[in-house]
Amino acid sequence: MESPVDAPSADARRLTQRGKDRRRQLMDYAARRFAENGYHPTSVAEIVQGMGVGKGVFYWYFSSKEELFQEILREAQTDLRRRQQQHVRESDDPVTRIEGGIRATMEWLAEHRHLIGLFQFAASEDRFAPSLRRGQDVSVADVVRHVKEGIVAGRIRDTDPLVVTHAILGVTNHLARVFLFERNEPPELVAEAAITFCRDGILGSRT
Amino acid sequence: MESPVDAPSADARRLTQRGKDRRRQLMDYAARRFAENGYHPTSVAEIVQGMGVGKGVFYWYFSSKEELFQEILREAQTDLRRRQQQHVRESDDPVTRIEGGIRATMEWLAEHRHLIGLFQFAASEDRFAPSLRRGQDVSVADVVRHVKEGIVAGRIRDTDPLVVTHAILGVTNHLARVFLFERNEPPELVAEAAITFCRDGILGSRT
Amino acid sequence: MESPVDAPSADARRLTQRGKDRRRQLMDYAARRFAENGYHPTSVAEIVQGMGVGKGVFYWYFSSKEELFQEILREAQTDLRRRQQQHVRESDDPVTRIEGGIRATMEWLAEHRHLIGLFQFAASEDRFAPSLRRGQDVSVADVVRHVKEGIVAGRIRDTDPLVVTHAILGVTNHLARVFLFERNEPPELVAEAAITFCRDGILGSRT
Amino acid sequence: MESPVDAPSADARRLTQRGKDRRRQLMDYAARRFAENGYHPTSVAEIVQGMGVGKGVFYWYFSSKEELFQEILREAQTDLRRRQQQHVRESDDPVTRIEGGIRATMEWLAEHRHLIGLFQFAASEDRFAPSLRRGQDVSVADVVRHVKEGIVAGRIRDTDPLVVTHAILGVTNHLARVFLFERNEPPELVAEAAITFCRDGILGSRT
DNA sequence: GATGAATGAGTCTTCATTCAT
DNA sequence: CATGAATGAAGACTCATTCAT
Repeated sequence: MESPVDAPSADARRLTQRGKDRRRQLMDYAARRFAENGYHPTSVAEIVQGMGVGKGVFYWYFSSKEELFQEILREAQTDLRRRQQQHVRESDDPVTRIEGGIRATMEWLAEHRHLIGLFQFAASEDRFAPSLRRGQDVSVADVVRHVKEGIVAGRIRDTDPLVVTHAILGVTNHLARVFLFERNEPPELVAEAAITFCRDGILGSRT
Repeated sequence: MESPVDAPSADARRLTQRGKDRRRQLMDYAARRFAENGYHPTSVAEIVQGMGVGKGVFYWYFSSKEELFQEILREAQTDLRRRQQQHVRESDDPVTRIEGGIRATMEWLAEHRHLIGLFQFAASEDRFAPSLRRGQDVSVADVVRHVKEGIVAGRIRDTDPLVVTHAILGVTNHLARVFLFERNEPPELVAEAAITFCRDGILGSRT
Repeated sequence: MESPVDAPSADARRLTQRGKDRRRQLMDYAARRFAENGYHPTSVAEIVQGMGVGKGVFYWYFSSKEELFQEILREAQTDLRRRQQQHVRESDDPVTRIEGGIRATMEWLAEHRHLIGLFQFAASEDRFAPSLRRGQDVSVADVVRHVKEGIVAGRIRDTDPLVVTHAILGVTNHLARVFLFERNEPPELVAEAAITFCRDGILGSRT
Repeated sequence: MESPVDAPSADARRLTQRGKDRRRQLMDYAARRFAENGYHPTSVAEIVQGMGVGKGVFYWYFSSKEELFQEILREAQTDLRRRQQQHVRESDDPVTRIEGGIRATMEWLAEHRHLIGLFQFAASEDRFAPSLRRGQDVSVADVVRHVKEGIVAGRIRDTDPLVVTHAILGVTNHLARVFLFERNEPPELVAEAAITFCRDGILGSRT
């Protein structure tokens, strides 16, 4: 006779392949519902019913609705970062690297349009903002490094690198929101527009 | 035979001065709570308790929590726009006008820091996004006009004015979020940073 | 300096002519709303707004919503009874008197169609049923008297007078409900139909 | 891309046996409370407390208090109709069939005394009246058919069959209300009284 | 007398979470 | 592992009634 064993908590469970797939499906489906409906207005019941499974399944894979959302966030950020690094590694001109980052970001956002709104929401609620920020800080640090290098190399105007970095992020994210999400324009064009603006501003006249 | 008369709904009631004051207090207090806690996590009960009034008061002045939020949004946008127009009217160089707009925006956001998060949230939920956009479209149209003029006057690089406009907004809002809201820097400095970036990009080298 | 005097309670107030009119208007209007909407779904706010007066007016004339309803009921019953007695007094054949009662009832119900539903509702709620019954018992007693006389006089089949009385009431009220209220037929016709049925049943074959 | 799936609303859920039992218990208990207290004065909280279950249970089985009431109404009418048809099938004399219907109705009402008041109430509120009427129209149509046959066969006086039908219903329901519900008399006697009255009226003298 | 404003207990309903089977 | 059922705190909102002006 086996002695009773504490069930492993949802977040520290060793999963079979099938389990991993289920978990993934849940995350994808939930992310989409959250994006369409909002986090709060989307109930756990809605999610599990939409997937045609019982509530038990949900709580087998996630210990709470909040944890699920955090997971979605974390994974999205990790994935975005991976993409950025792939694009960036390729050159050693810092400005080119920054441009690569913008292109990578735009590409990824185009493929995960629905997550844009999720980031927006996450930033607006105290519960999620910190972990969102932690993720973003990593990307920011990356870009800041490129900018600093660029300044040293005389390729970039000598200003506060953090400001420049955030300006670049602001342009990229906002153009993504408007032109990818709302107007469905092709990511390459939007990326080029962002790059041009960041490079030259509105006055710029270099060929 | 008398026909039944529609009860004046909460949003169409004639208010005494005292009534107007109460309404304003409610909006201000609620806006702050929403900003701190998030819209959904903040309950009506919390709001009225925080103000030390009964629950009925809330529904005397607003027909629903949602309506209150929309009202807050609408007023904020109206107010922001008013400020932008004051600053902008002063010059007839389009670039100067744009710079004025950035300064005005930054100033206003500095005074209403807490509303930044509300805008973020509103954009993330289908229920609020449309009315948010309607308001923003007005400001966008303003800036687009300046940009077009600037292009005609040869003061601004010849690119899609809508793209340029949104790039400017992206820079302004994002820098506001990071440097005003998170780091409490003085709005004038942030405004100048935004202006410089928008003018010259990262390469720009004009004295 | 006058010494403070207890305000007379709403139900024991001496009213000026204007006051009486107001009170009457309120009762009429409320009766109609109750009839259309139901007692519970009709709020005091709705009533006073429909009449274009403040809430204070309502509570000046009635001490509660319930009291208002009881008043409406009481008055209706009194009025109906008055009408019945007028019609009935005229003959000394008991059967003719009963017929007169049916005609009177039908006439009155035709003029106060909306109250039919109110009686229905009142009967269905413990709070109102007793006073409704008290009123009805008076009418029942009247009819029972005629029936007994009729039996004694050999004009009416010898059965339990109470049963006969309630059967007559059942026919009258139900036909009123269906043919007056729902189908708007002329009260005289409906009255004759009720009378014929009550006189002869379904088999009856007298000329 | 998966499309969101409608959650099975409470009224369209597949239930286990246990579930069906609970649902039935809720309906029975609620019907009794509604009958005693009135629909509006009986709160959902009261119902679930009375049954010793959590509030969620209620909304697991019914999507709203209103739906529950409609359900009670519908079931009662269906059940009553079934009983009427059983009694009626047995003869081919139309008058006998009508008598059978009256007996069946009286029997059923005796067993479900408390529902009499619910029917009353339902008829008095716009929200419920239509579905009540739909049910009643079916029974009315049944009786009308018998009456028409009876007229053709010379067994029933030649009058508007609809009037006769409603007169019969009026007698039956009203006597039920008074003698079953208020005075607890045996249904057979009340049925016979109703039948006699409907057959002969008050004058009738046939053996 | 009358009004707009205020009260707060009470209503229906939702939903994250847990449990029995 | 999975499901249907259950929980109950909490939420938005209503409304009879009262009060300050």
